[in-house]
Amino acid sequence: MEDKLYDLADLFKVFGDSTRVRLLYELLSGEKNVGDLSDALNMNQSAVSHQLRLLKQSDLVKVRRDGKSMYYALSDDHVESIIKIGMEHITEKKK
Amino acid sequence: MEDKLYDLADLFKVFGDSTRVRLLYELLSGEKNVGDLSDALNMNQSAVSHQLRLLKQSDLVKVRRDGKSMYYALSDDHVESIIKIGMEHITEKKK
DNA sequence: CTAACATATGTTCAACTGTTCATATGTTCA
DNA sequence: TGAACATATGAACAGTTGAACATATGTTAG
Repeated sequence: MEDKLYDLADLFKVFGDSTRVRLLYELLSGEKNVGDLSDALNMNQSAVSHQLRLLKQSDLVKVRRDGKSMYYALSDDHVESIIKIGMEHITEKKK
Repeated sequence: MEDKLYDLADLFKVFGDSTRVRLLYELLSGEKNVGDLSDALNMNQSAVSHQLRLLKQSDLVKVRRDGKSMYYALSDDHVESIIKIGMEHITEKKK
């Protein structure tokens, strides 16, 4: 169990960065390629690509190639659940 | 919405550290004072106290004083939900 | 084959973070 | 009141991290 708690912290570390959270949020509305995501976040391609790699390593997103482009998508619905509960916490906090 | 995503990242940042996750996990079984928590994690009192403060600032825990001791407890059940879903993700990942 | 495009990777550096040590604050009891 | 205890706070230092820049890899069209 102790071990799992370390893995858990590592997972949340991935959610604990605004760039990555914004990427995940963008992907909630469906798969997008790197260029689309760079534009959406108004960040350079390299920064986005680096962060997507971390999301991939944590199995939060999956990728497929289509021609020259790489399309990223959420890999399962845990992402949506986690974001949703997090949002609830933030909202209730403000009351 | 954009704003909320930054707050969300800040929330997950708090979960993204093994010391804090272990503290939250300890508190799942009920309120505990700082000494108990220091012993449980085998960390010095100061380190634990510093981390508890961050948990408090994010409204993840609440405190009450009883004599010389401060008893910490989870402030709501979002913590349990978030940990649970995170665990699911980790577990499924290993398949 | 090669030019143009899309994305990934390696490196560097400033900014941030967690722990430790020292000390301060607050509480109880004699 | 003051000693002993429990916890909080401040400062400093090492380790980590995200962004930027340069460059490499992979793909398509001509």
